[in-house]
Amino acid sequence: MADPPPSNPVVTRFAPSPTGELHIGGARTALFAWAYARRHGGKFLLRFEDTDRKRSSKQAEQNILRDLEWLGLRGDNHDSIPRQSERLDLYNAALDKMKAAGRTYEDDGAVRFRMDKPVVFDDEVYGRIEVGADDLEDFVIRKADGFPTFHLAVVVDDAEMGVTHVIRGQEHLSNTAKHAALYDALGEPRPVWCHTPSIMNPDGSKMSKRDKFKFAKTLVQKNVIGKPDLEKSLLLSYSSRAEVSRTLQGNVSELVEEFANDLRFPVIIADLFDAHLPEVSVDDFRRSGHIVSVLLNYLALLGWNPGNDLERFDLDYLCEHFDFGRIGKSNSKFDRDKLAAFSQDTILQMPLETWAQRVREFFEQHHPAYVERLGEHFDLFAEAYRERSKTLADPATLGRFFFEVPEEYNPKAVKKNLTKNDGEGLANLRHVRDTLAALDEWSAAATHAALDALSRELGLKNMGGVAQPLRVALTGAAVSPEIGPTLVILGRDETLRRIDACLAAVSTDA
RNA sequence: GGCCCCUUCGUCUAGUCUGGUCUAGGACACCUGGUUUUCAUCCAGGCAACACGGGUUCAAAUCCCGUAGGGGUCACCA
Repeated sequence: MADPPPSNPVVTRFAPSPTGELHIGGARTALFAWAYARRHGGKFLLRFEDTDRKRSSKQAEQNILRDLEWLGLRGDNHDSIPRQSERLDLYNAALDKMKAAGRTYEDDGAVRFRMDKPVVFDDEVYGRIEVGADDLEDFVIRKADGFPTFHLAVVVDDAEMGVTHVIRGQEHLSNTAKHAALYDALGEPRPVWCHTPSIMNPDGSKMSKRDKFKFAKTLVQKNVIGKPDLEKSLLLSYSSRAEVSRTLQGNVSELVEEFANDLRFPVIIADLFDAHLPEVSVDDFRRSGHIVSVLLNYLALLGWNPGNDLERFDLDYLCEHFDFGRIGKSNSKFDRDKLAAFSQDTILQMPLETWAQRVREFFEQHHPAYVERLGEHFDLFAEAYRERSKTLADPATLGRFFFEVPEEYNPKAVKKNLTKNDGEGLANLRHVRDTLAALDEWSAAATHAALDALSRELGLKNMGGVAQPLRVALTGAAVSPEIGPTLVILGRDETLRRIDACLAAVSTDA
């Protein structure tokens, strides 16, 4: 079942074109190439395919490298990564060779390669592929601008760099016949090809950065259009932030259409609605607080499996067991719920100090003000949210009330916990205030014990009768971590202030 | 549209090559019950699939043919 061990030293590569962010699918391809090289004691090389001069940028190169670094997939040629734009001599030499053999011809300033024979090649996951001569067309290998096309460049580079195993996305499967013909024409040995299935959205569409626009657009259409006040404030907000004043004259529908390609659009909209954009690039996942080891684990399992029921494994395990034979053939849908479950599981297994440290690092980067506000209680805060978090960012969103005074109180929560039964909850909340104000020691244990005692004193069946009204006062809703730690993190002064504010704002007849 | 590829629970998948051990296993999601001061965690249980139609065979999720659905590709993009 396992692949036969390769006889030559293995050389794999990851060759992105620096035209944008590293896509999550690209990350998985890189992971597989990296793991295969590690498994066989070979090399994993990087290369930038920047023959599209208009779309390539050094900034994109840097970003891709940063993301690869974050994933822990460092190329063995990290210090001198070749760029195709700097190797024109190589392609020209190959061109000359094929020209001399009569395999090429000029066409409108470009050079085409003659495809005249049927091609058969083998793929490690899709098996033998045969393409008849009728289905093959001559294709351009050098563009009029003198640059090689992707087809020529990959083949020449992979041959020159000694790449033995070409691992890449399935969208290249139909290009492979061309590449095989080129290898043959150049007299170079063909590599082993391994095409991996694609990663799709839950609805079966391709995961792409367009998803963010779609998401933002839907958000606006659902929540704003038809509501004049919201339309106006969105136009104002968008135009001021994006510095596009003329949108003020348009309407929201036009805005959506007009800025469908403005990268800032989804970000601004998501910000406005406090919504979470769908992640599609590695950078997106990092920003939303995903733990890299979990992401890698999930990614590996999307399309590959060890052949048993094991799902949770680390990179060492992957390097020890990864093989082409266990890569599936069909596309898979990216299941955020399962990723979240993996994450939560991992967070639960982490030593508390590790979790606190990771959250601190994430917060220092994304929420420095929160770190300052939390001060000495940071670890307690992290601990309070450990069982409730699926990402490093969750404590910030779930625990927002620690940093922002509730502006309004959830009506349902108010009714259920405060005003119901002639304001029983409100009455209890007054007792809570007195009890907490009189407390000598402000600790999780002491506050908990005091509230517990109070609930019994009041003849309540459990602590809920005092804890829930208190939660509404502190958070505006009825959800928080355990009440003891919550009080300590918030502090006595702030706690009493919020209780007073709540008592003032909510009355029985409200 | 031509060509290529794919098709097991809602989702990721094991099982397919080497047909019987599969009344199809696991995980996520979902549902029910229990623990619990809320949320979450945790515990117990449950629902749920071989795309369809023909063959071959004593026997088919597994082999063959066809149909349907999905994806890719058909650029002087990669």
